[in-house]
Amino acid sequence: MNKNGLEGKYEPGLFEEELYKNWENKNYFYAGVDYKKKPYTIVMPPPNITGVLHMGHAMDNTLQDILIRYKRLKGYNTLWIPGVDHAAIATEAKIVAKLKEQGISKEELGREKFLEVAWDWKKEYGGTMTKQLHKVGCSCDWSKERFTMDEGNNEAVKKVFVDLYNKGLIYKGKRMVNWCSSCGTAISDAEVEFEEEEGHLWYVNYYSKDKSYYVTVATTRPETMLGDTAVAVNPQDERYTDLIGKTVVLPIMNKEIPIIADEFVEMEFGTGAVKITPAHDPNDYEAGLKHNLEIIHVFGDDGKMLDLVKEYEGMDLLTARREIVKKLEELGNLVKIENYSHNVGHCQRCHHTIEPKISTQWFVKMKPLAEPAIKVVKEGKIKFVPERFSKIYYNWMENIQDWCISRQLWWGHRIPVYYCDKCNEIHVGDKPLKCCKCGHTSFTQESDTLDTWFSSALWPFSTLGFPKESEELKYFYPTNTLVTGYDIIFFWVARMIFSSLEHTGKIPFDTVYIHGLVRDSQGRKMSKSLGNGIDPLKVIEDYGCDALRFSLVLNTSPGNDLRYLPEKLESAKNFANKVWNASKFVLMNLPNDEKEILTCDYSKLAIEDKWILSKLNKVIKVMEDNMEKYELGLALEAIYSFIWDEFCDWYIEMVKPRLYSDTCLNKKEAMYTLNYVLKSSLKLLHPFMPFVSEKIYLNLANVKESLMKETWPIIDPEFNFEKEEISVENLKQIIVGIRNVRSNMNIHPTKKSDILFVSKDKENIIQATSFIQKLGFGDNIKVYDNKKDIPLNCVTVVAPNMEAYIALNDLVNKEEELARIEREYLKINTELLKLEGMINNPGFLAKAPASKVEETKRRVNELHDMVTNLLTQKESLINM
RNA sequence: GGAUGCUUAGCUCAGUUGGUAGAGCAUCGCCCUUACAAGGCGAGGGUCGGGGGUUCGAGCCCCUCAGCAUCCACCA
Repeated sequence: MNKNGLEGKYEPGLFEEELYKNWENKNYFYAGVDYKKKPYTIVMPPPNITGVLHMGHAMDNTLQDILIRYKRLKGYNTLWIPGVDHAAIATEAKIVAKLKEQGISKEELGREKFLEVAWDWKKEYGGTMTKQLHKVGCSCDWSKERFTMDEGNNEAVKKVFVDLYNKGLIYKGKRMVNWCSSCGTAISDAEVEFEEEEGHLWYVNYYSKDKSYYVTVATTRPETMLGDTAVAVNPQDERYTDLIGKTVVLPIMNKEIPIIADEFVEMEFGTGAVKITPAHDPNDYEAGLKHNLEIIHVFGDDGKMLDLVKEYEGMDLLTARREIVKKLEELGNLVKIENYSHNVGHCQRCHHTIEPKISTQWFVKMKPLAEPAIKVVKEGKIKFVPERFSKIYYNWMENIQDWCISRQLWWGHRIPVYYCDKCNEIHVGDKPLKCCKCGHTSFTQESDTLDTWFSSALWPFSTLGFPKESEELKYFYPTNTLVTGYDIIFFWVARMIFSSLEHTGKIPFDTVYIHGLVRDSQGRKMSKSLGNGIDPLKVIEDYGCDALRFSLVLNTSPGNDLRYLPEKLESAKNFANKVWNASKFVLMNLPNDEKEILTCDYSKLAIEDKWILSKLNKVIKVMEDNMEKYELGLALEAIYSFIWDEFCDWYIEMVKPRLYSDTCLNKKEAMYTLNYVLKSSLKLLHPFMPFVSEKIYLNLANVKESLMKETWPIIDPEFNFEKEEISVENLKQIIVGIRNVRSNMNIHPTKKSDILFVSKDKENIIQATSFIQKLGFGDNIKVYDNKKDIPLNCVTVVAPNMEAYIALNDLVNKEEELARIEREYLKINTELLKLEGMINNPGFLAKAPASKVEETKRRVNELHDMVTNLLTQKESLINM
């Protein structure tokens, strides 16, 4: 490889894979326990391997990778705990569907065989999927295979389950749960998504036995009426006072049910009378318990009608609804149908309608777990970034219901509970040898598995070895940062917090960094059904991983959603290209042996060198400050603008004359500075654009080791050159002014002109002659002490503490120049007037901080001089 | 019903102790200048959603109104 220069054009996709493999081979991603260094640990969200790789993964991985690379450069011993999760419900559904294609049901296959199939599938599909994650910028160590569902995590899950059970925090009971008949399992409250749906409100008359009175009930689910065991009214409702305690006949079923009074009934809604179906509605269930009503199931676990009425048996609910409405109409009970839109719950995984259903399930008592989890956030032991997300967390935690953790699935951690085959006694934990109650020796394990989030909640410590007291657990736990989208706070973040506190007595991490969601170009959530999802791998193919990462961070703020726009990728790629080309230029102009320019004579540094070195110090500071605050967008903006606007657009152009000159006395200092600034910039950029920065870095002379092994650039106090910085900024302003004038006057770049300065900053301007000539299209550069030596027919450009006169003799059009000066004058004078207003304001002088007053006064003087110069020039032009 | 966020240039968005409004893209000129046309140089474009208030000073703090978005809860 040619060590002295980058070959060819920048083309993403050609070198990323190789670099990644190199990092992996050298084991850069795994820190291991190193007591000498401070640890930094990040926990990665489970990537839901059953779906395709999506933008959410790209987002999570990018932000985590940026943080961890930054910390590595900062000298931390970093560990990234990867998430290989199982997405139990979706995985099972997928396997079942695959089996169905082959004409096999999972029951036919049997549990053991089913799990084998699932494992094979997971290894193949999930394995390839997770390995792709590095392409979206995931520099974590996938080789540590500790994180599989059944193996590594199993001991932890068992231990936790047993502990919770022994503390009385896990119980088995009959309760109203969210039932997904498509998945055939109960799901937790958090897994239900409500959507507004157009439906109907059916009004049905329930008559008394002798038809002397009736009540009209309104319902959105008429099919559940078969299981009605009462009608409820509000005790305050005068319309029904007389009827309370009487009975009506349930149509179709022809059985008498009581009219009861309960406060929960809203008089204003519908008719003020509600049918009570305790088996299939949470409120009705409560009412049923209170009033001792019978619980009658209308449909079964498969979502099909039971045999309450023979002709409806086995029907799905919607068909049954139609039939029952028809029947009610025939019987003359149906009064009217109204259109009505209401929220209907859907299964988060399969999107099937959720039916509330009474069922026996396992639950975790949440109140005792939630309290300490709220406390650690309130006390600031765990910090949400941005802070506002802690409110969402409190809101959920404070109103939390018991957590239904059992799932009627096979793919998952099987609940570690054994029932004695003889007396049905419950044994929690390992399979016992002998029943503690009756002495019997055969047992059946609970068939339910655990909610996928039950094991995910243990991630931060189970992956580090818990329940064993491993070295890693001792060193890396509690972890530091969790990065995830706000959509996952309830499912995972909250549950990790209370689980960690309960089982380890420690917080799982100290910072939860929440990011927004990536939306499509129209601001819609990316979803399968809309078909607007973007495949990050495709994006990487087109623009490169660096560009993808860049576009996910630049101009974004923590916690806010961002849009996927191809233009962003385009400009990100252009930036990578810019860095590439600038580096190519620098390498072309540096000696083959870096040792020649590793040091230089600081006293010979030119002002432009001092300027860029001083600017570099400032960028490092800005980046550090923002990285520490998780303001990645602002940090990236700083290095982006430094590289492109300062280094490429100005510094490189400024030093070109010195590099091309054979007689330049401080050429070495230019090379030193170029090399130093480029190297530092690559380090600063590396967390955000790891591939292009590494590729360039490895091409630098004398570089043998990866950027990943480098250290973050230091802020060198020797490079703080305040005065030179100001001088160069002023010169830049003059040069921009000159370009502006020339652009207005349509002067071709090949035409040069003399530039005459009037300034006290003589020494610096003389020093800068070479770049003023180049960038300002200058011929002779002269500096005068006062204006009297300046010819009249010059164009004026003003900056603080310096004014420049461009000798464009024949080209100057008096009228146009006057107009230009007027425009310039107006611009500067507007600011001047405003600032003068400030310093003439007694309130400002009295109350504003002294430094602010001082600064304003200084600026007023500068502007005043500039305005005066412009006016003088105007005068002389008029008199010309 | 409860909560949170958003409203800034044509578009997408930054703007962090309150101190002269920023970027990218788009637009309009000029330039193939030996790193880069995926570029360079220059320019135009904003009463920071409306209305009050606090302050010497408000895009930023407070109140209020409007529109949009999201989350939680309820909905017979």
